[in-house]
Amino acid sequence: MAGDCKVETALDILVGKWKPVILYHILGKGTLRFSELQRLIPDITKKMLTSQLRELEYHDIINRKIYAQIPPKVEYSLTEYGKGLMPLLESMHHWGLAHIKHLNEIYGEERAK
Amino acid sequence: MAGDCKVETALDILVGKWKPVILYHILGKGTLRFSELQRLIPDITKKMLTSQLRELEYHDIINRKIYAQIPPKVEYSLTEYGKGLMPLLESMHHWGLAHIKHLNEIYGEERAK
DNA sequence: TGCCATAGTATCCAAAAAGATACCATAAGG
DNA sequence: CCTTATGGTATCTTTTTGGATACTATGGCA
Repeated sequence: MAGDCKVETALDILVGKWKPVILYHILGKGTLRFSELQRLIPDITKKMLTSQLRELEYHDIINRKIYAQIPPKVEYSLTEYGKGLMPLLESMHHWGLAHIKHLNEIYGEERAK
Repeated sequence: MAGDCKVETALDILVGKWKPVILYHILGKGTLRFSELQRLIPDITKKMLTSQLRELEYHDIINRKIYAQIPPKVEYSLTEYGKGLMPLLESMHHWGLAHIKHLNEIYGEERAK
């Protein structure tokens, strides 16, 4: 049965409109503060950033390090386990790129998506 | 910038809550009629099934073959291009399976998800 | 004394996605 | 005639997501 299909489990971790971008930035820089993420992703609200980070944290993809300072400082970085997700993200990225080309071949450049 | 990130392009094709299951069944049987899909996925409504199939068709993942009969007969199957998505789906499935185990190790069996 | 910065919450609201339900055309079979 | 089967559409409502805005605590600095 379809209950065996765990594609959605992987999907859950990536779905949320901001998670890929967040991971992209954390991956690129290694470690990022909350405010740095906000600056890198200007259109995201604090609420969204917080909720997406918390979900990724729950799934052990990123970890959250709080410095007991004022003003507060919180750093986010990939966990060791989270790094294991990267090959999958890359595969998805590559497939996505190729797919955009494919759509252009079918429908022509004018109607991307 | 994050505009280079095409993970979401891949995601778009799988997101929709029913698409993975639909692909799973089409992949398993090769070819399926609309009504067969309905029976295999009892909780889906016709509206959802139709819209998901149309999106997959737009992306050239499945094709739709209409038989000029009454009552109507329409068959869905993977396109050659669509078969190229399968390795990615399998990677996601495997990662998803492993991730469920991982969550169990972290949080214990009692709180799956 | 007042203002700034950080990393959030809390509330409320709008938009998007999904679900429920009803309807349609047509031919075969009884 | 009436019913059944198929592969949908059309409409309306509910649920889920996401966005806007305001607010908070605290220490440093002028």
